[in-house]
Amino acid sequence: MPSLPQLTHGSFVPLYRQIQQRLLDQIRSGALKPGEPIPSAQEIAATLGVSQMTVRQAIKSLCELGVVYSRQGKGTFVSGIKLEKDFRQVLSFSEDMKARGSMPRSKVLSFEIRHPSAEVIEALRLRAGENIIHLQRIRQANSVPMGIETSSLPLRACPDLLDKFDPRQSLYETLSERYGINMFVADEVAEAGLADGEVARLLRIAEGSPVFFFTRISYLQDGQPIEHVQSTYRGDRYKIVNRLTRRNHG
Amino acid sequence: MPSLPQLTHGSFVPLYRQIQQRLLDQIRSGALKPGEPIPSAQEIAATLGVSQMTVRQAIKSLCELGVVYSRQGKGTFVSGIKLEKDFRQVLSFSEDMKARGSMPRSKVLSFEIRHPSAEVIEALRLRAGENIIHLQRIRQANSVPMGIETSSLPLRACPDLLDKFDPRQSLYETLSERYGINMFVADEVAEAGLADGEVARLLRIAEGSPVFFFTRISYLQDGQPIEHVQSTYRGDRYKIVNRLTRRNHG
DNA sequence: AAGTGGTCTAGACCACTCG
DNA sequence: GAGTGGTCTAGACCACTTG
Repeated sequence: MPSLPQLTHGSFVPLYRQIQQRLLDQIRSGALKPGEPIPSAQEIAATLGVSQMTVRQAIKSLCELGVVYSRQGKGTFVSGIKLEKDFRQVLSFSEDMKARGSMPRSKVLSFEIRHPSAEVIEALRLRAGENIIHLQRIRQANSVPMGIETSSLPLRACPDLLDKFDPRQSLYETLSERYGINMFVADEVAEAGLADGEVARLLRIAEGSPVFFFTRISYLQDGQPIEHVQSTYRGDRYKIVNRLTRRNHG
Repeated sequence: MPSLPQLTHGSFVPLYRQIQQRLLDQIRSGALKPGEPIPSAQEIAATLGVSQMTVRQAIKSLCELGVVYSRQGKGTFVSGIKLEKDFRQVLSFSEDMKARGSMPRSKVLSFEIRHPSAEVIEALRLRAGENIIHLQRIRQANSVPMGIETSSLPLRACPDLLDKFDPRQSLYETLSERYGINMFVADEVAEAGLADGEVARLLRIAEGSPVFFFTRISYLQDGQPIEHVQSTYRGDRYKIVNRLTRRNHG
C-alpha cells in the first residue's frame, strides 16, 4: 500500500477539500474501482485523525459530483459514471474548443459601441439610452470556420473594453481578469435551421446546409444578465454535447 | 410579520430541509427579494432554536440551487436567477412536454425484443447474445408529430416489459414503478441535419427540412447504462433549452 | 470591534442493512 | 448486534468585511 500524503492542518486548503482530493485521486488511479465501497466515514476519520463531520463533508461533495453514491446502512460506493470533462459546463468557445482538442481562433467582423436592439435591451435589462459593446466574430477551429457569434454586453459593466480587449484573446478571460466578471449560469436555446446566403458565404458551406442557431444569456451569481449572444454554427462540424441530470430538491 | 410554521423536531423531514423550505417559501413569496440579504445563520439558529451547523446545511443547499449566494464577511443574498423550472433536467418526453404546457402522446411503430446493433451493444455494454427491448415511437404534442424516438433497453433489466408496459404511458414512470429503475444522468449529443424522405413522411414535413438528431445514453446512479435512444425531432417546432452552469470542483 | 460566513471538533442519536 | 450513512448539537477558531 503506497503511503498517501498527510493532511495539512491550518493550510489554505480546507481539510474536507484535501480529503475529497485524496479520494478523487484514489478513484482516478484505480485504487478504488467502480462498484466498490470506499472506506466508511468512521474509518477515514480515525485514519486521518479528523472528525466524522469533516469526512462526511468531503463525501457529500463527491456525491454531488456524481463520482460516488451513498446508501444508508450499506456504504458509499464508487460510481461508474464518467467525470464531466468533455461535457459542456459553460460556454466559452475557447475553452470548449480546447476541451475538444482543437485550436480556437477568431476573426473579428465588428467590435464597437452600439445602440442595443429591443431583444438585447430586454435580455440585459438595460435602462433607456444605455449602450452596449457589440462584438461579432467568426469562430474557427484549426482554421476551419465553425460559426458566427454576436455578443452584446452592457457598456457600463466594462466601459473600457474596446481599449483593453484584444479580440483574438478569450473574452471571458479578459472579463474575469480585468473586471472580475465571472459568468455563473447561462440559459441557452438551440434551434435547427438552414444556412442563408450570407451565413453560407461566411462559413464556407452550401446555402441550405443545416445549422444551429443559438441564443444565450449569461448571468452573474447575483442574477444580473451580463451577456447576450446570438450565434450560428455549422451543422456538419459542430455537435452539442450535454450531460443531463436529475434534480431532486424543490 | 406573519408567523411562520414552527419546526418539527423528530419529523421524517430533517430540520435542515424544513429550514431550506422556509427560506425558499420566503423567497418565492417575495418576503425576501433578489439582492437582499437573508438573516444570518446565527440569527436563524437563535430564532428557531437549532444549531448553526444545521442552518448552514440549509443555506448551503440553497446555494447549490443557485437561489442564494454567500459572501464571506458580508452575508448571504437572494439571487435574481430564476429557478430551473422549465429547463431540461432529464429527458422524459412526457415530462418535457408537460413542462412546456403541451399534451404529450405517442404512436407506437415498433415494440419488441430484438438483437442489438453494434452501437447499442457498446453503449449498453451488453454481453454476447444479450437481447434488447426495442421501442420506436412517434412523439406528438397536441396531436402534432414532433419527433421519432428509438429506445433500446437491456432485456435483462426489464424482462417482462413487453407485457407490463402500455406504450402509450410514460416509459420512465413504468420503469421506476415496476423495476425501481431511475435514470440518474444522461449524456446526449445533438446534431443538426435535414429530413430525408422517410422522416419527412412520418413527421409530415417537407423533405430537406431542418431536424435535430439526438443520441442519448442514460445511466443509473451506479454508472450502469440503462437506455440508448436515437431520435429525430422537427427543427421547426422543437427547441433545445438548456441551463449551463460553471463547475468549480475537481 | 462587531458581525458575517467557513471550517472543524467530539460527541450523540436515529434509520437502515446484513449476517 | 454490529456496522453503515444521516442528522444534530454546542461549542470553537479563523478569514473577511464594514463602520
